[in-house]
Amino acid sequence: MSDGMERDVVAPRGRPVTLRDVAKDAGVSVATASKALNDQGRMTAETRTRIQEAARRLGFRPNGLAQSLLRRRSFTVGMLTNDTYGRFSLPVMAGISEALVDNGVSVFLCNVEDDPRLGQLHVDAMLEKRVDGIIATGKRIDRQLPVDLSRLGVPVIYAFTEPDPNSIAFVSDDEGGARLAVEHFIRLGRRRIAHVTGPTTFTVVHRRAEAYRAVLAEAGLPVGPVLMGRWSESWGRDAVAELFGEGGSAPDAIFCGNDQIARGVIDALRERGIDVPGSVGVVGFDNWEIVAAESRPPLTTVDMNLVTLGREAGMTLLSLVDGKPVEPGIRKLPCRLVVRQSCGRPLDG
Amino acid sequence: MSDGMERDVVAPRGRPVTLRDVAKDAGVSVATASKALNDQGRMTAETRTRIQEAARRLGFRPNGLAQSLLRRRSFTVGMLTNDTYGRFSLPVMAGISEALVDNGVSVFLCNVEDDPRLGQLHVDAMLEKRVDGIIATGKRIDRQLPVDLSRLGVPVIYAFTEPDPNSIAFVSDDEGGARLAVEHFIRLGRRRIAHVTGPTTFTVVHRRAEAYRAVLAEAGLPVGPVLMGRWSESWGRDAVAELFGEGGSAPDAIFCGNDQIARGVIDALRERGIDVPGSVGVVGFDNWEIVAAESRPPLTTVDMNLVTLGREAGMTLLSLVDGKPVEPGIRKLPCRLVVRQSCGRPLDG
DNA sequence: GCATGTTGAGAAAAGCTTTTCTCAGCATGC
DNA sequence: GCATGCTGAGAAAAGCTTTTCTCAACATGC
Repeated sequence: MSDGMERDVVAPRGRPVTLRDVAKDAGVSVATASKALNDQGRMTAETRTRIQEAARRLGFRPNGLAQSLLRRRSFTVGMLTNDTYGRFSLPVMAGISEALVDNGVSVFLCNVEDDPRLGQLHVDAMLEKRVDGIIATGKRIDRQLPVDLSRLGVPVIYAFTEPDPNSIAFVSDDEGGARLAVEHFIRLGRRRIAHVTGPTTFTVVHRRAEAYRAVLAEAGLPVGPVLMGRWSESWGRDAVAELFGEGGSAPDAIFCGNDQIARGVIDALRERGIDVPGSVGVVGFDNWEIVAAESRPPLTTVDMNLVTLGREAGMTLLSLVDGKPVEPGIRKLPCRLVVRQSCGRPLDG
Repeated sequence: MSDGMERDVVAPRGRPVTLRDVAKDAGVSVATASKALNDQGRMTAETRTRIQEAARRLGFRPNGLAQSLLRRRSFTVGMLTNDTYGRFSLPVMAGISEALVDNGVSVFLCNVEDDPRLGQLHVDAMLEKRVDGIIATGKRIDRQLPVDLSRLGVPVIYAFTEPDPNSIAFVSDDEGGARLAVEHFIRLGRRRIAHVTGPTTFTVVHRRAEAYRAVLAEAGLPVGPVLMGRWSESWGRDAVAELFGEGGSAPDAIFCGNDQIARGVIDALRERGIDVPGSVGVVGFDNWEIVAAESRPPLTTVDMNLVTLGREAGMTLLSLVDGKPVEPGIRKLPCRLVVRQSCGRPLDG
């Protein structure tokens, strides 16, 4: 990091400079050159600095392919996903990258859509490139990628997707997340808490609904209504029409299965002249910044900590690659409630 | 791809099987084995099939590192981005991947945030891994990544970011996109067309505004008002308050600088009881599915064809890697108007 | 019967780095 | 004066594949 006058030399146009070039320049053998640059072996301090100087001057950069071939370790991992929009996989990827970049490990990102052929293509490419490991992720916890990763000969970690329990996986704790939301409502004094969520075909829908019911039961509060529909704003609006349609006791809080639904709910409430959070509190799920922050009012929501999840997955893969034993199983990572303004302060506070 | 009874053999637990193993199994030299598997050299058909059979049975997979070392080509490229949310970079990435995967080329995705240290770290890692080329992309055309890629010794292509004009770059044709939007309005009979867009610090804001003005001038229609503010829904709502505040002649069409602004505009118009598209037409920019499709009504918007842009970038990089000459310069790729329901049918139709 | 050509296959080098041996030269200890 | 040990540095192998030579065996042509 010296800031001397000498400009760093750039890689020459043609053939990249090799260790052999450095050795010749310094008048030593390649073996000695290698040792000098890796701070190993024995030699005069003078020899060592002369070689290092030559390397610097020539712009030498060791050939990672050769190193990898020798070390049987490519410092490369593959990440497989089918989440085209990156809503879930990008934060995971960010976490993985964060965990790996300082160890010199790079990540192949491969989107396999839901196409088995594409999946196989990418997996084959990864294996030929001798990735040290593979991280599989997805847009939906209860769906698998269209390719079997179970007997590949390299370590595999699943992130935000649940394979058979003998694998190593990191997923969000959806029950815990739902608890956070409902308990938040209860703490604020809300008593009639409804749940509007996505399609019944999603496992997380049931997990979150179950936790919602459990928390209410524990608190001795009435359960329901629970409305399952779509993951969209329009479903949120439709649900509000249902909830506030005919007399009955309208809820004073709505826990939504994702932020889009929550946004639809908030919009519909506003259009009915129902104050949020004054009359009704709303909590979403996902903390999808673009939706949650632009709601009126900004949305309190459950964040699944996907960056952390990715970081854990990355670090675990690293352990695995280093040969350290890792207990198989599915780890559920805690969620976090991001409080904005859609729930208000305690009613009786 | 035979579907015989024999199950494909999986990679063994320990050392991966090498060409040497195959050769020994088939009772030939590695040279012969190599030629057999690459359909090269001369040998009896019997020998060839025997070797291929052995390879298949043993689950042989050539070591890409060794191949790359020899061919001086890693079949790997790096993609650098600072677009954390992937709104722009993910479609570009998808296009790149699409162009490359069938050539067996994999992509390192590296998010450098806006951190020069991180940028250098990733670039160093890429160069050590001997990527065949680098694609730099970003979330904003008029900003560069925090790292200099100009003298790396590997081909570099810029996508959705504008470097010095001697590089090779692909960007969207923002002027063209704006023209599409405004001409669409004119074709529909709209006459008082306003423009609500983002911050003046963005180059694209001025480019689109310029095209907007040009089209109106060509059509002999009044220009303006042009409101520059933020890239957010709330700014869209604020702008509507300005436009429809005091008497004057309110616009019958609003061309918005992105989809979020457009959504804010639409919401604010609805809340004022102004019919979209009946009284006012709205066009957005970006075709960000999640925003555009959930608007009420769904948003007609300009799509920058980022997947195509990525594909072009990928294919061009491939040419470059193959040593084919590529004219330097900045290529502007056409946009496309995605018509949904926020503009209506022709007024006089 | 001999020169020439073809065929099938192997030896060896190349691509680049790291690591383990080996070894000459010199100093030390007794 | 000789055995021992250390020091500095190089030779060579290993890691895996591809490609260019080389070569023996056999066939063909005259």
